[in-house]
Amino acid sequence: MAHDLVGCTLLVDGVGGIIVETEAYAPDDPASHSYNGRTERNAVMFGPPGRLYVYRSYGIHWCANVVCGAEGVGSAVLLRAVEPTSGIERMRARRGVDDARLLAGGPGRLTQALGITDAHHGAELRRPPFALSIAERGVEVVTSTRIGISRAVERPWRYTLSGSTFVSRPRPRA
DNA sequence: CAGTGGATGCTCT
DNA sequence: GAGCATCCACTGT
Repeated sequence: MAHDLVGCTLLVDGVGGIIVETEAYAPDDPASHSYNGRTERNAVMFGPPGRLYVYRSYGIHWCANVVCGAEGVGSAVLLRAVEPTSGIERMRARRGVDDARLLAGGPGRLTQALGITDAHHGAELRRPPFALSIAERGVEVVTSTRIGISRAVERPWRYTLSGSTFVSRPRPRA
């Protein structure tokens, strides 16, 4: 799912663009919020797929995941970067910056640019205000290690659109 | 560029 | 009470 979401277009109330970076988080994955089982915070991860799991990061930002896998499994895909294509001025206003690469490059920036908050926690992506459209065929995806985690750092579960300058960090850190 | 540290809230031990 | 799936401003090259 993390691989296949790269190249898809995600809009929230008409604002968004092409998903260029994702990360996978699995049930047997020490870096995953679901690793230690179901809690109040992560319950949505264990629910039906296609919903949004939103959590607060470092006390400041919102991060958004697409719940995937069968109900009860507890896996999700973190949305890490979007290449802006629609509602760019709206994103600039929300973010307070001009540079398109800084509008939604990074999980915290992405939610701010698209207006995703805990109000969307548990929301179904197939219903308004969300619109998720399938990627064109032939999308080239690059795999690397995940960013900003301290456990299971070696798992190559970061997926980026090949050659994109809109990813949160152009080069994976060694 | 690369590296550092502060802001900040909440979850889980 | 530790530890974050982060971002920004600031420093020094």
